[in-house]
Amino acid sequence: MVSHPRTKSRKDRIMDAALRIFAEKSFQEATISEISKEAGVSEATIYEYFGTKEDLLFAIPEKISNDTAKESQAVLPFIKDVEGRMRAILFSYVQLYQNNPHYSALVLLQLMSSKRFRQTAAHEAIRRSAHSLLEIIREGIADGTFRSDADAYLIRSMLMGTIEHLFIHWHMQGMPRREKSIMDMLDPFLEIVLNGIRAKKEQQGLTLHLNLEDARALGQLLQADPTLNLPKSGTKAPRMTKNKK
Amino acid sequence: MVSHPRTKSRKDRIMDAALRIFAEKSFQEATISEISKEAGVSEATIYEYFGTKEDLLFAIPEKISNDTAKESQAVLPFIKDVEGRMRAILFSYVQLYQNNPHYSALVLLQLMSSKRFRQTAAHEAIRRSAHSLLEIIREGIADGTFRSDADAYLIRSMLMGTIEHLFIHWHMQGMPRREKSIMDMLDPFLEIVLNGIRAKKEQQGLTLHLNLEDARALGQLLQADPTLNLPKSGTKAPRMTKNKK
Amino acid sequence: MVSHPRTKSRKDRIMDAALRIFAEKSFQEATISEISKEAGVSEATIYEYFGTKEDLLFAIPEKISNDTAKESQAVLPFIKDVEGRMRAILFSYVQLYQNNPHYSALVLLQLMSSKRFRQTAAHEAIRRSAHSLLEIIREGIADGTFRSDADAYLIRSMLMGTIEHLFIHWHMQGMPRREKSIMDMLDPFLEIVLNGIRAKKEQQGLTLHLNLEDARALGQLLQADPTLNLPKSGTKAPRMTKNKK
Amino acid sequence: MVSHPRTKSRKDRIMDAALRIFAEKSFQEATISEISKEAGVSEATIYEYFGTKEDLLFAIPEKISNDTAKESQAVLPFIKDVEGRMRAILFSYVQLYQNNPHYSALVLLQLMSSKRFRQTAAHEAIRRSAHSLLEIIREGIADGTFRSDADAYLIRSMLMGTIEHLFIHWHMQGMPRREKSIMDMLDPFLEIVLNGIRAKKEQQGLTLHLNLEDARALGQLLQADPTLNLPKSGTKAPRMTKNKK
DNA sequence: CATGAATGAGTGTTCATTCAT
DNA sequence: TATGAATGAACACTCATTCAT
Repeated sequence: MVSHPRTKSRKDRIMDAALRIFAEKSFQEATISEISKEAGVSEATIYEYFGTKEDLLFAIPEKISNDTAKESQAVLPFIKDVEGRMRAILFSYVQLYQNNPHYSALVLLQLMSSKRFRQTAAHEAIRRSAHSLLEIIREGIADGTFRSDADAYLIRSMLMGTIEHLFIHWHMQGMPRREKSIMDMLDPFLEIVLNGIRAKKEQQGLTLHLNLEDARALGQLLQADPTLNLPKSGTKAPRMTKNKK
Repeated sequence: MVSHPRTKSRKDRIMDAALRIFAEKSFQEATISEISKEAGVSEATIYEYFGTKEDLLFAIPEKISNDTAKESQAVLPFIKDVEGRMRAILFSYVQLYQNNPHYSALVLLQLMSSKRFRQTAAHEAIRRSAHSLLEIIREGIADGTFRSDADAYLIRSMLMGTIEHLFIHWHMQGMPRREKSIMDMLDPFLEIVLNGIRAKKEQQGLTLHLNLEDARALGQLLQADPTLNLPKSGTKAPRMTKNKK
Repeated sequence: MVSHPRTKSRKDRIMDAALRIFAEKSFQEATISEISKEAGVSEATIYEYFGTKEDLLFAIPEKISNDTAKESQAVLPFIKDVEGRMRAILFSYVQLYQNNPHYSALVLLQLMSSKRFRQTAAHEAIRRSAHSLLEIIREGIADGTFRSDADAYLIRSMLMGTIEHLFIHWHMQGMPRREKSIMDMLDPFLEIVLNGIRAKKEQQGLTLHLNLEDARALGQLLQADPTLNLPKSGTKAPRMTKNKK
Repeated sequence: MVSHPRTKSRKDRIMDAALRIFAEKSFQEATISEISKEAGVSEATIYEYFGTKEDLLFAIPEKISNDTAKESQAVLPFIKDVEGRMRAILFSYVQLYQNNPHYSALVLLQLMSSKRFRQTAAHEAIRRSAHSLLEIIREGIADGTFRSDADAYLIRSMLMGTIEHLFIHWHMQGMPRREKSIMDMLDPFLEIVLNGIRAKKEQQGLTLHLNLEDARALGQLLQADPTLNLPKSGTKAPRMTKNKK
């Protein structure tokens, strides 16, 4: 009925079919019978490769996340700064979820909240990458990139939770095409979080906010006394900003 | 078999039992038979009150969210500032989820990702409160509390997604008692988000970041010239902060 | 929901509703709940009057056939000739079935083929009238109205079976309005049967079938001899008929 | 429990069992469980072959009437005269019903009065043969075999209705062995009907019914005049009959 | 390897019927 | 009498899973 590329192995054809059907219906509502038809094999053949319907279910994310997590971890060593590495991890999440809607539907809508899945090798990969994200955040706190009172676990929850929420929402609305994709939101999103947790480390001393009049007065004062030095702006963000009206 | 308070109506007893069992197992794995035993009624009685197993499922959040959403909306008019209102909504979420672990497990782990639930009256209440949160954020952007380039939808997703993620995580780990409850994380969490999106509008003029030495020098200078006025601190946040280390 | 005349007793209201619903759906598909709603009483009330769903079912034809059979039997003594009495019985059947479509649907489509119904007082009345029809036929055979080799049981089966078949057919086609009602078919039908079984007893003597030519010749002959008497026509059917063609 | 010939296919075994049980109890009272036991297969196997209990029900007459109707139609072309063809059709009905009591019980007592059955392919075959009977009767009317004022629909109803009634009655009485089987009644039955509807077409002219006295007188008269010709008797029935006193 | 054929085990749902009030 | 409320007892149907070929 469906002409799957004969180039793919039976096993892959089964997993492809299963992914699609599990994602579109749900694990419980999907039937082996339907998957077998879609994959063009007999039901019994499915049991040749996967002992159990649940085994089939878990085999899918195991394969995908193994494939993906590896490459995502691979690039990390090439990125020095904490924020860049955080972004790299989130980027790979978003990319994976966006490019494989069936997969993200399956993982986010069904597996994520399954206790049994959390004991799975498949979930191990996910946990690993989540853990490395946590470590990076901790590193950022330790090295002063982020405020020392920041809660690394909370921050990771913000990062992961937001992205998951965006995808869940997107799926629940039928994956509408939007002018702004979730990937497009990644940087604005990250900017907010980072902005909220960055240490203002250069500000050892006093921060003065002067209204225009005062500023002008101070300016005259300083011109009169050149021995007074203005602070140098920090690296991360301009420390002296001309605010709009 | 189970000694439920005879003070509760049959209907309530059924819903209580169902909530517990649906939450602990899952809708699909729960059986009417088990619920009926737990509630101390016959199976047929359940069908007297709820036409369908699914009707029973959806009746639970409908009741709870009707009860709760109302009161959460009720306090909003009493809170003037945008950030306070945002906090109030999130507070009520966290409170509800934390006080009713069965309910939050049910909603977050099963219903949230059910297409059919999203068409339910029960979900309508949830959507309404989510919408009011979105409106408040927009208001904050419009009135200059938040940066004008902020994406209200993204911000709401951050707020909801993070909280949901925290609770999901908590449930998936077996609801461990922690020294820091999720409620305890609310304010730090909010502070990060708000910190990340607040407009720095009060700083019309110039912001100076002085190191300690400079500050000391400036202090002497100003003492020497009392005509120079220091800016008054803004309303929203202390404008002059002694930075640690 | 339905405003039944309050003049009718509860019991009658229940039986009316039951007749309609049993006839339209079927005994098995009808529910006490639906009947109770239709009758405007509670389900429990039905059980006050009728111990069982089946009791209710059988109570309906019992009442109707008691009412009807009585009057049908009542007229028989007034009719002397066998054929007239046969017609009277069939007439009352057709009349009953035609005027009470719900009743005929119930009896013919459901009860007639129910073993349990055949042990019922309700069926007793039907059997009685069927028996009296059989007796009349036998009488007709005995008194020479019908051929002595006629099978009374077969003849009754023809009479009853045909009428039942006509009504069953009519019901199965949704009781269409036809230009010729079943009642209209009664006499033609009876004529065929009677025609098929009548003894030609009145024809003591000789029956002559003359062709036109012969007849003309005979006519002339008879005119010439007025002493020859033509036979008087019988009562039941014209004994001398001008055949077409 | 039951030793069914292992030579029959599972499907046939199921249908055999179902026929017996449906006929003996009734569709509604029969259970799949009982049928499965009787057939020596699991319940699930029944659903392999028949999607539904009702599908199983309708599959039975479909098979039987397909098998039978075909052969009954096959002989018709070999029979020239209308009455013979009518007899052939009725003969095959009676034969089928008599040889397959379970089948006739099922069809006559349950299916015939089921609206859903009438929309079935199974019923189509029955309708077809009923229609061909109707056509033959019409033919008989058209070709002058039967009286031109005969109502073909009524006649068919007599034929079918009588046979059905005889069988229904027979079933309702527990299928007693009688010295006269229904098949034995077929010809007497047909003779009555045909007798009732045959055209007396040879009687072009005048029919005289003479009493004995007249006949004697006429006899003398005719003897006196040998030029007067008596009509020749027709083919179908003796036209001059000595009537029993 | 692949599968056709068979089934065990399980469950939501329906309703006639009961009975305390 | 009348009924609201409760339920016991059934049953059709589904599927994951097995296994001989």
